[in-house]
Amino acid sequence: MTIAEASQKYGLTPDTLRYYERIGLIPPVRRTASGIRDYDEEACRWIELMKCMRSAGVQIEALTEYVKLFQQPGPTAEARRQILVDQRILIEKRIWEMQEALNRLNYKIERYDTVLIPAEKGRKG
Amino acid sequence: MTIAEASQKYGLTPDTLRYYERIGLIPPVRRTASGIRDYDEEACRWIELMKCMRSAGVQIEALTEYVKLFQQPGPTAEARRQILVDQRILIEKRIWEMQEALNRLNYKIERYDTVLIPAEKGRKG
DNA sequence: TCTTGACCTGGAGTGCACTCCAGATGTTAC
DNA sequence: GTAACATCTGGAGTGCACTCCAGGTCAAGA
Repeated sequence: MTIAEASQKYGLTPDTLRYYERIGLIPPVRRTASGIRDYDEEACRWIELMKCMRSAGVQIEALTEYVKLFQQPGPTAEARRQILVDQRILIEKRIWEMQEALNRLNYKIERYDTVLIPAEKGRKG
Repeated sequence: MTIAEASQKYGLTPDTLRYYERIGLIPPVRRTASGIRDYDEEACRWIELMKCMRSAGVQIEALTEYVKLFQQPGPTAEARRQILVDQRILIEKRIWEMQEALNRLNYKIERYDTVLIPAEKGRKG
């Protein structure tokens, strides 16, 4: 799969895919003899994972650390698990913050519908 | 209330509070005769609202637009409501994305606990 | 073979949201 | 009154995550 195809498949630009590889957010992608990237199934799984994590706001640094551990020899499973656990805590916190904001928006919108907008309309009629 | 006190109360630095006022994220704060900010209850409500929205990732541009409408003469309730509704959609989307990532993390952590870490430990014992 | 378009690299540029700073002015405790 | 500290302004600097670009290589159709 070429970079254009992978780009299409995941809705990330080729520049972003190259950037992700350059900084180690995904492991090095296999190349053709002439140096052109060829995304295989494993590369695609990495892209998809990182797209998911990034869209949830997980910092690039945590993710590159995770990938780095994967590429290291020796036992790193516990360290990798710890990264996931740390990020889970952060995501739970952010979900909670967004839920707070959502409740507040719902409350405000309700007030616009029942009080503020009727009041404004009433001023003229 | 001085800027130091407001800063303390909401966990935002004085620089951030001044920045928020400068860009119109909160309306101009009342000043003492000598020009020093004096945060009253209404100013505090704005700070708290904006802290909540910003922590949920709402863009500054949307929030300044909302404040701008508030300061305009004439009926703006419907326009303000529309901003809130637009932001609600974005927040719901992000909550959903984060929930996806959370599910994925939970699944992965479970796999580390039941498979990957035991396997690594087993290699030596 | 030639041309056209996709791909490559390294590095510079961008946008957002702060964050810091210099130099000036105000305030408070002694 | 004065030392020490808080606050003010406008503007520059920072960090993150891309995004764009120049200048070159590669590949596929006419």
